[in-house]
Amino acid sequence: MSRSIASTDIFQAIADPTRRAILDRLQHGEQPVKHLAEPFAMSLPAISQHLQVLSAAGLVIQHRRGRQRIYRLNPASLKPVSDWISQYERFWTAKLDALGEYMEEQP
Amino acid sequence: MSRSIASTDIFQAIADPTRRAILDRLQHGEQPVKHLAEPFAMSLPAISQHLQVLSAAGLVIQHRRGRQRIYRLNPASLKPVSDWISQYERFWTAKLDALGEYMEEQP
DNA sequence: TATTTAGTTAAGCATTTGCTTAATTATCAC
DNA sequence: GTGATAATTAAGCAAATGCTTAACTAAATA
Repeated sequence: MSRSIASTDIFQAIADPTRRAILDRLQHGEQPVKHLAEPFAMSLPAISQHLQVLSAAGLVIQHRRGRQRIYRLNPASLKPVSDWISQYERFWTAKLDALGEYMEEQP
Repeated sequence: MSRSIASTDIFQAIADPTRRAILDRLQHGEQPVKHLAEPFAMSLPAISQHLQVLSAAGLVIQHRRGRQRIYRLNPASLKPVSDWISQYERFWTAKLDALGEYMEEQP
């Protein structure tokens, strides 16, 4: 990932389990890289690269405090994923609406 | 993708835009491969491989009708994604709850 | 039976991905 | 200034990914 980070693709960004875990950690508040990296069995550059992917996708926001880089969740950027998935929620929530029945009746 | 399909990873499966588009198409009901493949500017084997990834992740279910392979949405399998993303929905929906405020107050 | 149609499997290839180690930048503490 | 700390950038590598074309299997049709 020393390549041009351009993807900015949210779905791609959350496809990686480490990156999802980073986002999950950030739910408890902003954190510097070192602290964020703590639970992961990989090098700091690896985490740094994951954070760059998350940044490019707009999922996290960064600011500096001294020599630390503080990363913070940018939760609104997950909305496209939420919107996409909510299209499908009706299939398991409202099983009795018209479309639910339509899908149910298929063999 | 002539490799061992074992990932079964839902997030990985929906990371690809073509595969999401396939799922979107399947919302309107089950369809044979050829019809599913229609709007995509790629070969039939490519679509077949995407369908295998979706199958491995449990996102689609398949049955045969004559020489056709009918693919159908298995929407419940998307629930883990829905559950994961719903953790974050509070950040943009209920901005006034305790955690919302906590995040808001961060610089 | 021969041919067409629907789809998969196989093999190969270029690109992307996720990691590594080494080097570099920047800030803090002494 | 010197050294330690925080983090990034750079370079490289193995594996995974998304596609392709060619070959194959199976079912429908003439």
